Amino acid sequence: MNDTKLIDIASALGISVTTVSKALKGYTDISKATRARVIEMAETMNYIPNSVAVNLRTNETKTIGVIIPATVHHFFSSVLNGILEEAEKRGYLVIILQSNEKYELEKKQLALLIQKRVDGVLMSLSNETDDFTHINEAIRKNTPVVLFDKIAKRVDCSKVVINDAKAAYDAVTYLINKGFKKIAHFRGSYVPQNSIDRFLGYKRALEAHGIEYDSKLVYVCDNNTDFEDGYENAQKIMTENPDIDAIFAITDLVAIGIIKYFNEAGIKTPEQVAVFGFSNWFMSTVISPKLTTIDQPGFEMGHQAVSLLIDEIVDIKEHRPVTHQIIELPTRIIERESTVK
Amino acid sequence: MNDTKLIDIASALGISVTTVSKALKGYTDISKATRARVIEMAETMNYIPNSVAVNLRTNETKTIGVIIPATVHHFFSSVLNGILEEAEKRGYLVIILQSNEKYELEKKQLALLIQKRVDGVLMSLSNETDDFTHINEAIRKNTPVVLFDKIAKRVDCSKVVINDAKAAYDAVTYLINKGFKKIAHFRGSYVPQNSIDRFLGYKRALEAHGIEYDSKLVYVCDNNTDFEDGYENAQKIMTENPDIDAIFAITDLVAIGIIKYFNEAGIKTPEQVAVFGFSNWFMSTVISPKLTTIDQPGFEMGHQAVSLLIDEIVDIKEHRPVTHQIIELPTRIIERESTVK
DNA sequence: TTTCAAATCGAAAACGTTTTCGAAAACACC
DNA sequence: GGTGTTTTCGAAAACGTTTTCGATTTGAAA
Repeated sequence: MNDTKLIDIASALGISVTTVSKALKGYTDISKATRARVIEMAETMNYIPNSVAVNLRTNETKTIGVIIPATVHHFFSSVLNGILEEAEKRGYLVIILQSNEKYELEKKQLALLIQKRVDGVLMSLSNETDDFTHINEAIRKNTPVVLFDKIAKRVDCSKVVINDAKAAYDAVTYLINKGFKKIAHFRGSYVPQNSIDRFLGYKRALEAHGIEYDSKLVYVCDNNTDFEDGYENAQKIMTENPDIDAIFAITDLVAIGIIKYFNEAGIKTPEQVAVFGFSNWFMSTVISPKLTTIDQPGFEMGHQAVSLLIDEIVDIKEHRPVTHQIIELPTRIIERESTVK
Repeated sequence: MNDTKLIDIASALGISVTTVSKALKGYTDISKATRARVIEMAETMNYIPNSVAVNLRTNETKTIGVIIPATVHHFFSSVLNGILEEAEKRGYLVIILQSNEKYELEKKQLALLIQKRVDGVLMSLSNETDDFTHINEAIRKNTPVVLFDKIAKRVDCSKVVINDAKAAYDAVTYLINKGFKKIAHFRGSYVPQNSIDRFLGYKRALEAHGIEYDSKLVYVCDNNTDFEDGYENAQKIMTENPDIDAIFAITDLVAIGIIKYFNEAGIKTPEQVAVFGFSNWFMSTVISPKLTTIDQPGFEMGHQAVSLLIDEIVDIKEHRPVTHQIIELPTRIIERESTVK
């Protein structure tokens, strides 16, 4: 019922709590004999150290905080998976918070994590976030932060990302090489770097291959909870620009919406209009035709982010200089049915 | 840089830390004047209480632990979502651990959470778990546990579940009423209660409507990370029992596998064989034909579980008697294309 | 002015560890 | 038996709060 404490072991053995503590922690100024007695007694009394007391004394919690915009997205689930696995391997627990893409919430949650004295925090920014003082503040207060996926270039910290611009460039180049001429882009909202970079990649690929960029072929899909946005914009583009032959969508979700509309409207994919997604969500193999997309290594991203963060935590603890790294994970094109005639 | 502490405010104001603490916590034996001074000074010095010290003193961490078998499943993501939202609303943080369906891991993780002194834990059991002493042990040590979704009937604690047997019964009854005669079942593995209950619901529905139960029409799908299982068993059943006209699958994932095979093999759904899923995952609206399924309220489940747990936590704290509740959330049939001719 | 109650404050213990530093004990050597 | 070294241990402070309980001050009533 009541937890046994150091003092219980000490009085059971007729020695001091100091000796017990040292014996359990392997200090060398305790004789082998008493160390053995302590360890055995701890065993039989089922001693479990009180982490809260340890935290207070050592000033570390062996806990990291994670703030993500949403958990019910396949990509973030994968990242979370990687985070949990790597954190556990390195002996850290993880507290999850969800910003729901709201800047104010993200800010409050970061403050909460710092107050809880987590040893570091991992974040992927909300779509609304365009002020980064809360993050800089955290770093200034010696709580290391590493950003992943949705990052801010202007924040000075470690990051793990993919090269969105390059991935998008590759995707569009792929479409061009496949012979598609009039390629539209369904982009995301204007704030997040992801959305901007993918758009820029799209634009540069066109220009690099002598295709004139046409802003009328760019549609904005800023709702990322369902595929309605893709569906509706697909409908719209086919009345406004019926002669397109391919769409590069910012995300698989949008692409799915497009394909669903095409299927219902009798528009053949990829014969009349090809569709290219982004992220390689699970459902991209479920839809028919299966979706060509960019593989975004979420699990690996979670792994690396935790690794970077914990390295930084111990660097700080040992008073070594911290160096910020930016890890760029490779992406690759997954070719499926939606782009091959 | 360095956090301000109670003693900093105290010495800045020339009073004791006792007074500062009391003023900030609204004790009535502090005059309005000094209270105001303290609050203002705390404000300007940017005071944030050290939660670890508070935790040690008050013996509570305002943190709950969650152990789930997997995060990358749509259902658990929804539950997680509900958990995070409700926990935040009630001022608790949540630590997530993932058992990967392994009993040993689940056991170790529960011990870890208790060591970290979480105020309570929420769990959904791994498929392997058939010994519950670790959970009973936790409860005995005064760490409240509430089980959700994958529960153990023999553990005496609060639970939030759906009625799997009834939901399955309803699903199969629906199929029978639609005129399907030879209904197969793709069940899960033999240990988890879910799997057993859904199978029982299937069996009872057949018997209640005068259809003889045939064990040869029951196939086991015990891999729940992809849809290969459903795909392969669909292939198998069509050679072994080509005259079936419907399949009730234990989960949408399995159902998707079935439909994928049928689509590839040119077997018409629902004309030749209808398919009924379970859980209402996002992708069940993505597949073609859209999947008829059982809606399983994950978000709501997370909400209720947290609510139950926190109620129990405060009951224990205030030395009130704890009462264990079992909340059964309603399910409903979502009729889509895969069962309507 | 005296007396008593109410209002206001602070000293100190407590939560359970870790770690420094000094003291005692054991041992070695002459 | 004295001296010096090594082993082994423990007292006490510290981490930053909360809370009990007693002390002092103030004000009111007499």
